[in-house]
Amino acid sequence: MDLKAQLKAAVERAAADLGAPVDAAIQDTPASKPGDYGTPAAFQMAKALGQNPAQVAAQLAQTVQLPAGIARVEAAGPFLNFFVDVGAFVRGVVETPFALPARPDKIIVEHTSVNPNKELHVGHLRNVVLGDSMARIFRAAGSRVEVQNYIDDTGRQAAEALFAVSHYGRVWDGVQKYDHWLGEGYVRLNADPQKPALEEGISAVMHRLEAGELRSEIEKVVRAHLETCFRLGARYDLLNWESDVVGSGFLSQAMNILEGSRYTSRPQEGKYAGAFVMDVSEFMPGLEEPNVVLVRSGGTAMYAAKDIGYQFWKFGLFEGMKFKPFTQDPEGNTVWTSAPDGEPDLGRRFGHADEVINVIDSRQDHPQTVVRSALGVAGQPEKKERSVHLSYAFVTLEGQTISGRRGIAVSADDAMDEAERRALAVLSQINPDLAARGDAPEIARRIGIGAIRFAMLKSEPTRIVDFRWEQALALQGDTAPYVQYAAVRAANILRKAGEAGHAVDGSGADWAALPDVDLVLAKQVARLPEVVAQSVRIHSPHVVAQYALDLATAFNAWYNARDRSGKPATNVLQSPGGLREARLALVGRVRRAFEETLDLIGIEVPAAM
RNA sequence: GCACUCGUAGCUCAGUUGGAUAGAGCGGCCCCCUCCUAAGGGGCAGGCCACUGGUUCGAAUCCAGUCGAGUGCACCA
Repeated sequence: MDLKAQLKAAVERAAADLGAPVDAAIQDTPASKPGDYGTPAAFQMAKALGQNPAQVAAQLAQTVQLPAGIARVEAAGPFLNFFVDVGAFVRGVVETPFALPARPDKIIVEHTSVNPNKELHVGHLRNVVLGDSMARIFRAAGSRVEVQNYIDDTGRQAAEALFAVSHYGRVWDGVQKYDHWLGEGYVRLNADPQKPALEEGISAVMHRLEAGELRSEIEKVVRAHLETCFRLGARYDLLNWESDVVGSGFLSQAMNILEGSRYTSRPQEGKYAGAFVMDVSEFMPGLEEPNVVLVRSGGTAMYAAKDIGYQFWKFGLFEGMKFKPFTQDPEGNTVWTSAPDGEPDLGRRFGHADEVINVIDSRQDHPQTVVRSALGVAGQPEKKERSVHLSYAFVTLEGQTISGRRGIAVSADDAMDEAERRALAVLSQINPDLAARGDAPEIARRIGIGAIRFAMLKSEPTRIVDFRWEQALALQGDTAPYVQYAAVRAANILRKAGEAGHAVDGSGADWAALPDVDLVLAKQVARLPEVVAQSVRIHSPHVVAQYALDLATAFNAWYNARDRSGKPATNVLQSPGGLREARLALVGRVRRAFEETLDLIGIEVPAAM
């Protein structure tokens, strides 16, 4: 396929022949304009040629060689518009599966990385959904993808949560979800006026965590977190534990690398006397204070140094962690974990990325830039360029700032429960027969989870998301259920056609009988590969979500199209033979496009709605 | 103070590497189920694309400045 690339080449060849080579942009013509694809290339050429753009466009129209599938070309003032051959185009769309060529690079996507002290809340949902979708999109774009989840098992939050268990003598009943139970103690501790007096005890727990003595306790939380994330549709290849990152000596290896750089130093005097500092001014211009302390004068490392070591490892600058299987995801794939008693990674299975995407809250912009700059300091400019911080704004809850510490949050589990409940309620209200079916809960699950995922990624990551029940769980408008409904409609047409004995694979199709209404729909399907390419380029899944809406809108508009007398214009089953088969093949392709698109953002199509 | 992000319809947001008359959803008003699912479709109302200047044949988009909002700026983690 790739008609646009062919058009671009054709226009550029014609332009060069006229003596004015250009980089021609091929765009979809506005709906109200003639033609299917157009180019404003004549504007650029007009200047070089000293003629007016309309003249140039007219000349181009005369000379350009039309690629196969383009029926004719026409100059519309200064624009050059191409008209596709409807039958050939639709047939091409129908017969072209969505597949992008494999790329040789390996991408690491790190997401989730939730402190193991408490259950996930709706704010974490955004991180998981963004990261999981990004991984799916890069995979579809042909890259090898490894999803990592960082477990901060030596942090203060985890220590406080575990301390609260013993301090309050709490006992887990084995019924309540473990992360929720643990979180209750954490919140209680932070509301406790006695807390300042308990520092010693908390600190003792922190030391035990660092020694790895409480790992099995943390594992229980991690498993509970994974349960939540699996339910959302997220999948992981590897869990990296902070204690293992530290225990593998990444810190000193990274510092050794940085030691040799002309950007690092150990000042003898001044405010940094005795510390190991890095000057990042060349990589982060405009800073008031260009120096970043990596190792304190006392010899202990700053947190940033740990992050830098970990990032260096992801890019394969050194090795040393050991790994073993941790659990299985719902599809039965093994999720690995770093572990002191694991096996060395002789096959270089993990790490060694060409690009690293860290999905982290935009409040970490500054430290993330420091980590990225460290790659520049280490003399790795190309790795620095491919060190990506997928930065997203935080989530508020009905306009309120979320605080896990103070217990101001809605848990991810509760949000998913409620979403499924609402979906089922709507189902029983508008389609009682369906709600009585055995698979109704599964249908409600797909709708509810889909609605939440979609709400979390339909707009740009830089936007603050205000989680409101009515909006996040809405089932109409710009939502996943709107797209799912269109996909189900397409499936229904195919099912009925099958029952009536019509071919749905394009055999017997009279492609030339297709009118322009059908072309509009096929053109929308043809956009998917470029949408994926754009999503990869800008590192954001929101364009895929927006495309899903566009596709559903196009399909619904086509489905409801009327002729001048107000009669349905595209009823497939009542179309004359030949046209009917062509339309069925198109509907089949659209149906697949829905599944392909929604799969990129981790949303499943229900069997019925 | 410095840095980063953002400012598009009443509200929430899209808007491809600058290109043709700036688009959706929600909310408001009005229509459409003797037609493959109305969780749908059509129509109306609603815009100095924050402001000013610049670059360009052409700016919501690029540059500079101003105003406004958010976030971050420890030898903390």
